Amino acid sequence: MASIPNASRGWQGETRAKRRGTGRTSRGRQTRDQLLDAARAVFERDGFLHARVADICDEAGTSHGSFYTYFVSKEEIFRKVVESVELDLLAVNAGTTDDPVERIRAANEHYLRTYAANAGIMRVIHQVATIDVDVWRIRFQRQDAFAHSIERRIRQFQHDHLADPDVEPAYAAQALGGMVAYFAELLFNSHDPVAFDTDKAVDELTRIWLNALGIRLPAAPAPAS
Amino acid sequence: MASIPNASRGWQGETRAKRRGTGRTSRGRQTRDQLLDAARAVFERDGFLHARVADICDEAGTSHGSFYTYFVSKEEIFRKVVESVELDLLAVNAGTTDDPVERIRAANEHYLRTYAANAGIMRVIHQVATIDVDVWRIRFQRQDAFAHSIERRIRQFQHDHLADPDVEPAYAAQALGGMVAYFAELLFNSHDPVAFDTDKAVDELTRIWLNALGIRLPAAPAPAS
Amino acid sequence: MASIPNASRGWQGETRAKRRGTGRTSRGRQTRDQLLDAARAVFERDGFLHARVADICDEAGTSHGSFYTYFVSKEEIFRKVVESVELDLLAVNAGTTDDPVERIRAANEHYLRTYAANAGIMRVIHQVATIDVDVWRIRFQRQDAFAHSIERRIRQFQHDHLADPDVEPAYAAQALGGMVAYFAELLFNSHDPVAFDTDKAVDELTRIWLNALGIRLPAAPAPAS
Amino acid sequence: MASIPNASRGWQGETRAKRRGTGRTSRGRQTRDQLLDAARAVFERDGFLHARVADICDEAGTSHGSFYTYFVSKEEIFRKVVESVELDLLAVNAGTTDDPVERIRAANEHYLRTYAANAGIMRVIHQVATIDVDVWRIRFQRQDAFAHSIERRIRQFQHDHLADPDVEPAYAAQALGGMVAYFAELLFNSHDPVAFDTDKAVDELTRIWLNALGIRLPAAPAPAS
DNA sequence: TATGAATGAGACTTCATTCAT
DNA sequence: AATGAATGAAGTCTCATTCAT
Repeated sequence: MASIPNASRGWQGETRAKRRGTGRTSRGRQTRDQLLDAARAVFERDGFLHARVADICDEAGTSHGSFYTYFVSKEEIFRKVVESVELDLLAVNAGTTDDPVERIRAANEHYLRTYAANAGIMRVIHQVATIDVDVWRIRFQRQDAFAHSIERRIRQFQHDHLADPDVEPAYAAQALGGMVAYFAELLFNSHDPVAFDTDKAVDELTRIWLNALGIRLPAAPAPAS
Repeated sequence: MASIPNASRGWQGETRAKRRGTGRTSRGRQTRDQLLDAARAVFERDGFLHARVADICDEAGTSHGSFYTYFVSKEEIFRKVVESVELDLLAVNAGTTDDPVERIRAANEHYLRTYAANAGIMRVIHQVATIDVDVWRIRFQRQDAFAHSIERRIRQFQHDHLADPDVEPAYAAQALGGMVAYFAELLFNSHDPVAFDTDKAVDELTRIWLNALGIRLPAAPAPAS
Repeated sequence: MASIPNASRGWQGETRAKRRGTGRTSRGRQTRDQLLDAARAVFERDGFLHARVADICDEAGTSHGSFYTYFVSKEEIFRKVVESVELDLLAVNAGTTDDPVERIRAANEHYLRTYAANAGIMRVIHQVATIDVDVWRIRFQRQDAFAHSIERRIRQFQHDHLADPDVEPAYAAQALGGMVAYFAELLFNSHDPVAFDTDKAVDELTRIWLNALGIRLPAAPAPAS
Repeated sequence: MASIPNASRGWQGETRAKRRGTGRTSRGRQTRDQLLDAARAVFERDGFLHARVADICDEAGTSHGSFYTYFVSKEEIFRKVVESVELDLLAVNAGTTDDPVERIRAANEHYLRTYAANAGIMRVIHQVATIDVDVWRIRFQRQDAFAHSIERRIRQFQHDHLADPDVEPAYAAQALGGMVAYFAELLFNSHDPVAFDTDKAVDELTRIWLNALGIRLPAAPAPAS
């Protein structure tokens, strides 16, 4: 009979000007880092709502008061945690090859693998995004950036006559990007076991992607199944 | 006129039932319905976390205590609200036509329109699903049901040699279903304005869907762009 | 982590004049009796504080509202239950014999057996006596009456030169009466198992009693052990 | 300045520790002690059931929330209060004399005087013992310890041929210990005036005790009446 | 900077009792 | 007399944040 806690006070828009310790001292830096690490661990373990500032401090081995030397609020530290994560979800470092198929495949795989590696915090980000507009925006902008990079690629493909020219790049990019994002959640943030395999998911997502864009390569070998 | 405060739990019987009004009387049924309606309104307005039981009661025009005649907790009434909504997101009663393209198109449109009509509560469901496993499961099962219906259709298409036989129906169904769900959120639950049009989204999603499945119809007129 | 409920409102001194159904109808009498029976059962099961009026009604098979047709409050019905019980704890019907030893023995045995037979409600009476002065007084007066009957007997024994004339009857009566009451609780209302046997307790209490009063009978056979 | 209400229980970690201040600082220790003192005063004044945590805090001069820094609940602080009291009810340190009669007398007097000095809290302990098994057990174990010390002494008397060998030490100890406990309640926790004098009660209890055990001292002067 | 105690608003929930039918 | 829904006062407990040392 789960019931749900209130975290409270101060959210979007702390206009307090208090200078917080930035960790200029090496000791300060260390404390701050410990708090960040602890926060991530606690958030992953308990979710944002149930995470208590006190728990974070305990986990970090600092006193409760110290927390506010470095962070304005629970929300703020959460954003800091978020900013330190997920940075590379879209790191389309697929630059290893020129083969379009391989690049798509690599991007998909990268997304899923990175998501898997960060599933714990991703789940919490997902949660807070439904609560806090700032975090929502972070998430949104990342997904949007992902979509934009896809969009550029689609245009390139169309320009190269590799992709169906009827496809609207902007819509398709969002749709396909969302599809991958959705699948990642399905695979790695389900409360119930799912019958999907990550490797196969990469293959299938890539196939759909190629089909969807109408990419017909000269020698497009079906992805290894 | 001294009064005796009470002791809860302990003594001998740890757990106590609690006869919740099932609305045997028409008056009871009415109150219950008022509470459900009020709850939905308050949840949409304030979100789950900020909604207070007291607000729901005020909105329903009942006394504070009446709430607990009918519901155990805010969580429970929320689940009841959820169960009364979204019932037809998947109502793929697109049976008006036999044309596969039209059916896909109809299903997508139905999904988006229904989502749009319920965007307020959908946003909250989305929120609570990240908090309450029961609600998550409701959501998940619905999306899964959606995917299963897609899966069946894909198999049919493949059987009829209309769709790419290499596509894995189970994966594709989840992916495409998720894509639509994602797009719905993008369109109707964004905090920032988005540059997408619902009608066009239906067209584009359908096109991607058709492409993805490799559906090549004899005389498939490209959806109006 | 037992915590403790508040029952509330109205206790000693309900000065309301509302005429309550006295059960003049035979149907009314029946309902009233059902409530009394149910109340005793619920009080024994849950204790006074945790017993809910609603539970009593459920147990009795009546509606919640009906309760107040017959009783003013939870407290009142409890007193009615008390009055219907324990009446014979002191029923010193030891008149079967003239042998003083046997009479004492019989009284002790009667007390313990009667207590045992009513241990459930006795425990609750005990509880409420610490809360409600009226109930405390009922209990006190009964114990006092018990003591007074003992006192009379002691005086008789002294008058007959059977008992130590130095013993103060009033003090001894309270002490010995309290001793028996205490032992009854020990035997029958312990939360933990105790290593005492009822029969042997009767013997030993009687022996102490006799010794205490210095009763030296011509042919005083030690009580069968 | 929106705030986020929280969700309790559920999510992943059902149970949460809660670092209760153990009073590491002297300031903390002081607050804790103030709360304990205040609690005792409030419990004595209002009884357990009517005592509110808020009252205790007011009495202690602390904020409402501070209470929970030190105690989990009203029940817990009550147990702590109990543990700090009554510690010497059984302190049969009557070792000033070797005279058995005097020792018994001293023990009885000690019990009554100590009870008298703590009658207020004893009454509440008595009350809570009928509600909370833990408190019942504390009480029970103390009385049991009292009885055991009596038992040992009885065995010693029997071994020294001072006491009736037919008396069962275990039963007699409980009976006599209970007798004293009962009398203490009668004297000091009656709602109505009682016609007993403490000094005389000591005398009479001692006499009964001696008689009961059949202690016949060489030159036992009857206690002053 | 660090510490850990103090603060206090505020939501939830219970259930005896009343009331309209 | 019976029914069962409605009422609402009241008390517990949480935890983010502040503060004194």
